[in-house]
Formats: sequence, structure tokens, C-alpha cells
Amino acid sequence: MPARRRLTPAQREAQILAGAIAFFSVHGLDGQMRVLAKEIGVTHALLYHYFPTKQALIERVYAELFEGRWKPEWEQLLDDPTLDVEAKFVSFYCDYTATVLTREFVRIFIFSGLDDRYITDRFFSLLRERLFPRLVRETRRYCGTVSRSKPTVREFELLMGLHGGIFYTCVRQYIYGQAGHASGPAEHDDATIRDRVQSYLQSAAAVLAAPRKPRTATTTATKTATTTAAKSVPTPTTKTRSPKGR
Amino acid sequence: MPARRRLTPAQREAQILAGAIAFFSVHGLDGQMRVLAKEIGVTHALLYHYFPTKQALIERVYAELFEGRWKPEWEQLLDDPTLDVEAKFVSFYCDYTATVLTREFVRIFIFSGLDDRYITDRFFSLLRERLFPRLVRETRRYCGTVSRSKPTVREFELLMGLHGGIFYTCVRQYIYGQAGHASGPAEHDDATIRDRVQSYLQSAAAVLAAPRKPRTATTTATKTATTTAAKSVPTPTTKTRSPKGR
DNA sequence: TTCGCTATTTACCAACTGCTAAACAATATG
DNA sequence: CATATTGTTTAGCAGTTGGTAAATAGCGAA
Repeated sequence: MPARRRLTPAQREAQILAGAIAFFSVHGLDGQMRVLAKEIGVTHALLYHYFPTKQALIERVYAELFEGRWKPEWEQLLDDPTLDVEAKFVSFYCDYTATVLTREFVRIFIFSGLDDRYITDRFFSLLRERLFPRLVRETRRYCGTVSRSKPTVREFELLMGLHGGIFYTCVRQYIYGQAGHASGPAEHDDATIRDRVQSYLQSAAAVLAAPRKPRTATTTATKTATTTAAKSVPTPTTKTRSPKGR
Repeated sequence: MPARRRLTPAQREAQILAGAIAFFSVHGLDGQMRVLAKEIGVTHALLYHYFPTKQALIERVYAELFEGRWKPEWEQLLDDPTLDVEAKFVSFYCDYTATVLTREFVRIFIFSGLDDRYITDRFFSLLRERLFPRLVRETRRYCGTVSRSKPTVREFELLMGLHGGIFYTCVRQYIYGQAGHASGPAEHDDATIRDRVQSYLQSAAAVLAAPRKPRTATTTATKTATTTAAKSVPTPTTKTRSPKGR
């Protein structure tokens, strides 16, 4: 094995950070520093030379993974009134899946959710503020509605069905290893996303009961149409939080 | 604090098991035995008197949580040809959500998936063998198709969109704490499930392109209709596995 | 080649981990 | 009350954990 090599601090730090992302995404945030060090090929004491504490390293992993992955272009794309709604949905979710929903992101995201929700809370704030309102608005536009009111529970849940269904595909792949129908790493076919978006938009049209497109409102569909239509989504509260000691 | 109380072995074991389920679902399978013991109100040495090893206790938690939750009636329900397909889907998923997708199940399930997939593999086998084929068959029946062939990728992915979307609702609640629109513990409204089932069945009809019910096949829907229709789902392989030492 | 800077390692600590065995005490019975 | 039974605890062990300080050695400059 190659003896001790001297790298510049910048190089070594980058190497450690990259190794940490890969490592924590596999073993969770509880993974041992010594194992991480061995995987990188250095001593665990060196890690503490570059990052004062394990928590500090984890914070850097968070920053690297969850900040800078969000593309502002997505908001512009969804805001463009000249584009087709369905095309925008498909285009966004394809890129979102490829950019954000990587193996490392999904796994560390869920690790965080099970643990202290440090990242998940922040990321959901991002979604609630910058994504979901746009998707709701565009969905309404697709259905011919112009209301700017808060989405009803049904409306929101339907959207979460789409969003969650797409996310769940990655969970099946990266958490359960049940990708199924053998395919490359880019399993999340654009075709699948297109199917789901279409499915979502069509049923949204039924739920919103837009007068314009009277898509086959199933007989059974109407019988529960007014059950939960009145409630509205409360504005989310931002939680304060102190980094948990590990 | 109450001094040492003597319980019958059966009582104490049941108490420990219940405590372990609650404890592991919160802190993960890596939670310390000493903490679990303190939460129950006994010494950690006592745990080792009732369960020879931590792994043994975990196995019992698995058994308690994942075996005996599956209701065979579900299969009978889905097999009943006299019932309405949509009604069966709704009925099944409402009961499935209430019975299986509890907080403890969902969290420990995901903990296992991130860890060694010990449970998740077994549970997915169950779904693949006893649930998904029935749902596919009933979906086809709903669409007027009678084929007994393996589902296409599109077909299967569409179903996973439904299944995953429902599961994701519980993930949002129990993992991310983002239940939203304040509601009781039985957040997963039956109405939401009904919406999603309807959405699924309608788009399935579009994808299967059944000649019987020509539900508004959107113009945009047809343009990608034949992309992935040819592939088929491979038969899953059962993995061998040895209980991981903790 | 020699030297100095510093990147990297070795050696170490205190607290924690699963786990064990012996000591202890609550309860039922005589 | 005395005693046996056994559920429960106390005390301890070996290995692991995050974190630290001193010793070592790679690499550029003179």
C-alpha cells in the first residue's frame, strides 16, 4: 500500500468531504470516523485535523448535498406562461430527479428524517415556499381555474401523490434495492414521469371540477367530492433547532 | 420511584417487547440497550435475561411487527369477482394503511431498508407474490383487458405510483413530521385514498388503451404511448442473508 | 544535500457499547 | 416467622467510540 502522501490542505479536505458523503450515505450519520478514514485511506486523527468535530463534518456534508442543488431555473421554467403545463411538469421532474434525487441525497435525506430532521425540515421549507405553490398554480391553470387561494386538502394531497410517487421510485431503488425491471442507474425513465404527470393532471382536472374540461367524472368520484374540499392548508411554521451532538 | 417489582416472566417479556418496538422505532436498531431498559423502567441486564442477545430481541420485534399484520382476507377481497374494482382498491388500501402502515412499522421498515434490508426484502417478497399480481389483474379487469401476461413496465410503474404515493403519505407523517393540514393521527383520509385510486385507475385505462372504456385519451397522452410498452418485469430473485451482528 | 515547514501518523484518554456472573430481595408457602 | 424460589439488580469486562497531543516524515526551498 502506498505510504503516506502529502496533499495540499484543499485537496485533502475535498477528498475527505467526498469520501464522507459517500460513506455517510451508506452507513448513516452514525458511521464511525475510523471506518470513514480507512475508506479514504488516512488515519482518523487526520479527519479531526481538517474538521474540528464529527458534527462539523456532517454539516459540511449537508451544505454540499443540499445547498446548491436547487436550480433557480426551475422556478423560471414553471413561471413561464407561454409553455405547456404538462411539458413543464415533465421537464421539471425529469431534471429534478436527475439533479436532486441521487442515491446520496435520498439516503442521507432519509437518515436525517429518521434522526433529527435537521435537513428534511429545511428542505421541505424550500419545497413549500418555492415549488409546491408553483405546481398548484400551474395545475389550476391546466384545469382552467384561476383561483389564487390556498389549495384545498384534496388538491394538495393529489399533488403529493405525484411528488411522493416520484420520490418513492428513488426510495425503492436506493433504500430497498427493489428497482425491478433491470435497467441502468438512470432507472427513473422519463416516460414513467410523463405517465405520472399526465395521470396527475387528468385527475386534478376531475377533482377541481373545472367547467372547461369535463373529463369523465366517474359516478363514484362525485359521491365523495365535497367531503374534505373545504379545509385549507395551514401556513407552515419554521422550527428553531440546535445541532444535535453526536 | 417505585422499587423493584416482580412480574411473571410472561408479563415482563411482553413489556420488554412492547417497549422495544416503541424504542427501536424511534431510535433505530442502533439504540442502546441501556436506554431501552431505562425507558421500560428496569436494568439493562434484565433484558439479557429475557433475550439472550440484542439481535434476538430485534428478531422478536420483526416477528411481532411484520408477521401477523398481513390479513389473508385482503386476498379474498381482491379475488372476489362480484365486487367493484374501484371499491375493492379503496377498501383494501384503507385497511392496509390502518393495519400495516403504522408509525412503528413505517419507521422500523425504513430503518431496516437503510441498514441491511433484512425486513424489507421479506416484505417486498410478500407484496410481489400476493398483492401486486392481484392489483395488476384487477386493474386490467377494470380496463376491460383480460391478459394474464406479466405487466409491462409502464403498467407496473403506474401501480407503484399509487402504492408509493400512499406509502409516501405515511413517510411524510412519520419520518418527516410534515403531515400538514392539521388532523388527527388518522390523517390518511379515506377520501385521499379514494382520490388516488380513481386517479390511478383512470390513467391505467389510458395506458392500457383498452377498447372498452375509451376514457378521454388526451392528445398529449398518445404521443409517448408506445415508448416503453414492450419491456416486461423480470421475476425477482430471492436473496440469501445472514443476520447481521450488531 | 540539508533544512524547515507542516501534513500525517502513532499513542493515548475517557466515555460508551453489548454482555456476563454473582449478589440481592420480592413473593409464596410452610 | 422462616425459608426457598427466582425475578431483579449491582459490579465488572473487553472492545469500541469521538477526540487530543506529541512524534514522525514528506516535500519544497536554500
